Amino acid sequence: MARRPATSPRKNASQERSRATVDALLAATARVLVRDGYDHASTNKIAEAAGVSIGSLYQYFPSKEALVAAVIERHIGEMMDVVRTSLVRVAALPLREAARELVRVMIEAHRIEPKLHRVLVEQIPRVGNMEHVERVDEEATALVRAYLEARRDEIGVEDLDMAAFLAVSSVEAMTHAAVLRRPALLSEPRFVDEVAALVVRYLEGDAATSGARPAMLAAE
Amino acid sequence: MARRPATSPRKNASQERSRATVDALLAATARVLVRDGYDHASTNKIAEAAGVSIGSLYQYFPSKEALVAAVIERHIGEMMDVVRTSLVRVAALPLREAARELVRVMIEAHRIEPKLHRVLVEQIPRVGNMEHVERVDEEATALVRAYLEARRDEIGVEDLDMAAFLAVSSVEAMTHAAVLRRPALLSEPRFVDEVAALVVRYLEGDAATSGARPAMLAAE
Amino acid sequence: MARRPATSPRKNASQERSRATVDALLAATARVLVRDGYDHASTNKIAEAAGVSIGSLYQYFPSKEALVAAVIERHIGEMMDVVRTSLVRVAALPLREAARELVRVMIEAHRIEPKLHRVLVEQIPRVGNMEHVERVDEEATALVRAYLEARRDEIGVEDLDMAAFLAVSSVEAMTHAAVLRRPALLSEPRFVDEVAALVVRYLEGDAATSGARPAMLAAE
Amino acid sequence: MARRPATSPRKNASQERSRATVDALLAATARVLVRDGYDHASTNKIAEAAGVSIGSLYQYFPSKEALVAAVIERHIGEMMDVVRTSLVRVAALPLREAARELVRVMIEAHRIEPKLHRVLVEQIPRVGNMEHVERVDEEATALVRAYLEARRDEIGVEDLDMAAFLAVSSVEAMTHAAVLRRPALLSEPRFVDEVAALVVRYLEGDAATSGARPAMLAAE
DNA sequence: GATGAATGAGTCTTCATTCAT
DNA sequence: GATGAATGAAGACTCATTCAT
Repeated sequence: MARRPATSPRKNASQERSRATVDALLAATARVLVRDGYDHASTNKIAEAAGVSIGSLYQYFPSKEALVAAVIERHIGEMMDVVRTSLVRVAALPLREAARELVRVMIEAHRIEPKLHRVLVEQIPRVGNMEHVERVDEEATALVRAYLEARRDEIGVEDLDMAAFLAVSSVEAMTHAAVLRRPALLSEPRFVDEVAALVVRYLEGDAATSGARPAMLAAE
Repeated sequence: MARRPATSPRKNASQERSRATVDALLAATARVLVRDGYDHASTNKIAEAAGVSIGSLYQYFPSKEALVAAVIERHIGEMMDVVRTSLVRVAALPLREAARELVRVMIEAHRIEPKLHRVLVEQIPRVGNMEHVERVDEEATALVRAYLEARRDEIGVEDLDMAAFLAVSSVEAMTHAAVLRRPALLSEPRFVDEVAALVVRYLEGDAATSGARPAMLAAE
Repeated sequence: MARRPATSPRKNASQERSRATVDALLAATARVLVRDGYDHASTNKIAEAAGVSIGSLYQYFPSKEALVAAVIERHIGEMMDVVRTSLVRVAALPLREAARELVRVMIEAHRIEPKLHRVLVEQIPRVGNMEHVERVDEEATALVRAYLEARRDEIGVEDLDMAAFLAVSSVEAMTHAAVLRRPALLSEPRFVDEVAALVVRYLEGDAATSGARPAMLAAE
Repeated sequence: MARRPATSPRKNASQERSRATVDALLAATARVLVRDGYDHASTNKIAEAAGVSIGSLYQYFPSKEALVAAVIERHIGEMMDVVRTSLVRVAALPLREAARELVRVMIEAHRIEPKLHRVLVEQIPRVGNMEHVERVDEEATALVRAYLEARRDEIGVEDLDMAAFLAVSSVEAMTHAAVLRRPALLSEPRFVDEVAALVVRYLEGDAATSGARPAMLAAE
């Protein structure tokens, strides 16, 4: 047990060195991706930007794709953390408040390295596991669906799968569209209000626009 | 004008030949893009697929980008034609019917060469001028805004810019999400119903979720 | 028929240009192979030695291996021509004369670019189709077998397959060994005599050393 | 000497450990060479296969070549041991029996790690000093020549250098050809018979094919 | 002596583009 | 205008070897 306490730090030193190299590479990849775009982000440039030799890059990442995939994974992880945390926090709130919070968080999540986010969203399909982003959407959809189920009585849409899918898609998309086309909107509270209103009205439903539920139920 | 009637056809022949070459190139580009993806679609391959020499390709298109840009332009043009035509046709209809029609058309528009569409959407950002697509969205937004203005009294949202922006973004996005994540939905009429419902409920507004308009007006 | 006589030369010019490039590449490959050995013969070096761009090299040969394979093919073709021609010429001669001639030709065949030959023999296993050289041996074996069959009555070995195999292998090997270890021998007529003697004695056979044939037959 | 009896085992332990590391490296090299071929056998792979760090590998072998050379040396040593032992054992036997035994041993020698043998034979020229192999042949030739000299009266070939050279070359080559082209033959006793017959007939000589000796002598 | 992270020269290969014919 | 051979910059990736710990 007490036999080799001295080697442990040495091992750690080594591990830390590796860790530092990997971190430098991921950071450099993100930077180069933002600066040059995927197509012009060569492994040599990335290695140089990381202050690391090209050989070291390949010691840790078997290909350019793997490198980008790792950056994506990390970025998505960060976004999902934000979303997951928020959805948990929101679970007990009534629809209207929950919706506002969700939209707010969605926008907030898009504030994490927005330039990197944009590049990744645009280039992701090319990286083998293009399901990355879709996976986020699917997970978010599942979480929302669970929430809707718990609040079944407040929901005026019959098909909860559909409801969750459309809610997530549209919030995601409106946020995205705002990021791309109306960046100014992101800082206006009105924007949150409107997007939340859109979702809430849809989810609450009403007898007139949704033929899915019998009138008497919708009217109750 | 009457001077060389014999050359005119020849000139036409030449013009037609050029036109044919250009068409062949665009078609070949689309085909290769779908088959090989943007990264593996080389100009040499495209020229070969078009049955045209690489030299001729560069006679008509100064660069690979120009070629892809032309394909994008054409594809977007086709989609916009569909959308524009539909919005005109819809102009006189009441909100609920107009919305249904618009959604239907949006989905239909995504049925034009869906594989090419997907590749283009994925790669457009890399070709540089993705303003093309944004232009489409902006034009669509403007058209919708005009419609909303004409039907001002049916609309429960204060800010028509916002209303048009969110309506277009969300319909566009839900369609898109369905194309990517739930292709099966595209054939289900329910899908059109739901998306239309989402938009209509938002645009009609209601006293409870939108503080912008007095309750009685919203209820009318 | 007489329609486009003018284009023919142009096409030829183009074809000849290609042909010249290919020839230059093959010659350069042989030269570099001899000078640097397979491992240090890079495609860039070869292209440079051929006075051709690296791009052109890959226009005609999809890989380094293909290039080397072509050189091998060509070299083997030349050797086989010599051998085949000789074997045909020899077909009508009695064993002893035929053997002498065959040995002489074998040695002669090894005088075609001997340095290249050495490199190729040594490196060939690495080039996908390593059967190249073996194919030569197999063809030679088949030709010799046919000869032996025709001269069945002069042959004292029961199994003609075995006889042909051993005859070809040993002549080939002795020649090869001489090339590598006793180059001086190649110019001595004695060498031809001895090698021929070795083969002849074996093929003629004798009652004492070969148990394969009954004594009376061997004695006839 | 008696001073530190305790360190002696430690030193031995150290020496043994070195020895073990070297052995592990040689064994790993052989294994990787067989598994991956020379080109894909990297020093890193070998170190890993040996369960040794790459640093340690370079402690014992200054270069990849040195490593492979050591493997060759060892393999050739093993083969030579077999051959040497056999030739000694055979020294007192008459030609026919000696020849059979020699051929048998030659084939047996090729059964020592045949896959490694093949890789080495193919790659040795590239490792630079192929003198190793030539040395083997030269030593074998010298031993055979000594034998022939001792049995001068049984030999019908004038030039013993030539006789030894051709005998060794051809037996070596036929064995080799069989390994490469007719592996099945190696297990057939007939093969040994025939190869031995070939050598014996040559060495015994005869009046008709070798003008060197008078007919009556050859006939005795 | 051992370790293994780091190095970087050098390899093969692709592809947009040019230009002589 | 058409052709297609030629170009070469640039990219991804390997691996023998070094050296700080």
